[in-house]
Amino acid sequence: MSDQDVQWQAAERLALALTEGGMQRMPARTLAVFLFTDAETVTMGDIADRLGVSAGSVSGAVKTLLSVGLIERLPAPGSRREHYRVRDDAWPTLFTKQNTVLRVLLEAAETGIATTAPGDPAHERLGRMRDFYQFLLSELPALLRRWQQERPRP
Amino acid sequence: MSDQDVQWQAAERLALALTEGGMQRMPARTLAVFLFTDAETVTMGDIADRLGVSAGSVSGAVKTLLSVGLIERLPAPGSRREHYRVRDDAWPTLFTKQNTVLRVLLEAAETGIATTAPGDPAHERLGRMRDFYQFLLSELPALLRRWQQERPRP
DNA sequence: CCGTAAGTTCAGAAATTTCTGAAGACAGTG
DNA sequence: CACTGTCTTCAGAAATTTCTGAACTTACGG
Repeated sequence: MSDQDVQWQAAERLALALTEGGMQRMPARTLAVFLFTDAETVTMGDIADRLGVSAGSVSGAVKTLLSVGLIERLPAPGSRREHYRVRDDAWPTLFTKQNTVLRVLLEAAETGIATTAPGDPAHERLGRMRDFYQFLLSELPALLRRWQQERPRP
Repeated sequence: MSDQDVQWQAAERLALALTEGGMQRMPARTLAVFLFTDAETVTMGDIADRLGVSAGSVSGAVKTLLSVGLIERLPAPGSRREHYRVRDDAWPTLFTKQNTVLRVLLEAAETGIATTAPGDPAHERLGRMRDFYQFLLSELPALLRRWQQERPRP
């Protein structure tokens, strides 16, 4: 099996993992193309060719990836095609996005705690849940800061 | 609006957040029932009543939650109905499960790195990705350990 | 200014996920 | 040991997500 095939398989697995992590299918596959392409930048046509999907699908996927800050449009110097590439801070960004899920969970727990009496089993149960997510949400920003310090932009 | 209504809304939001985080719909809704119920334990019938869904759906959801270690079956002392409850370590468990997604992403990046030459844009790009996930996966276990130390089982 | 390539949008087709309902298995109970 | 309530399983219905294709918009290039 050629390196090309192995790469493509890895890209597929990556897209699948992103999907399991909550990303929609087409944005995930598109991001995989961005990561594994040989070129510095990519056009929508490139993506459509690579994935064998319609231009419409690519347009939607690129829009999504732009909106969450994972890719950026390059200042295209008088070309007819728009060029895009993965942003340098894509991974910390993605990680942070996922933390908004944690925040919703925390808020749901807090609401439940506020509307139950101490001693109610739900009160205690949700208290444990809140403690955990409060801990996480307090620690994760420090983790990211540590990452950025240890890896000052090249 | 009654506290009951507010609680139920919170439970629904919780289920929705879990779904966005990758959990399937029925397991997520079922877990929400486990968390917000007044009782210490819950039977399948309780869940079906609460959610207004079929016994078949509940059976599948409970099976899923058991398999990932979020709930446990109680040693039922000669009863016809099985009783279940949320496990104490459900949240750390859930968090750890999600890390397996990170691990797949890391492996995909490593595969891509191994099959490209240094200097190839994909090589560099995937290198940055690998560094980030390697960092995360090395730090998160310590984070969980810290949690368990700071909160010794009550 | 046209002509044309590139990108956008969206209605509906296609695929997938999700849920139900009914049949069957199992275990407690009389 | 038969009866009954509980749980499991799974084929197919229902709902939702996902993708396409065609019409439309935009802007470069001649």
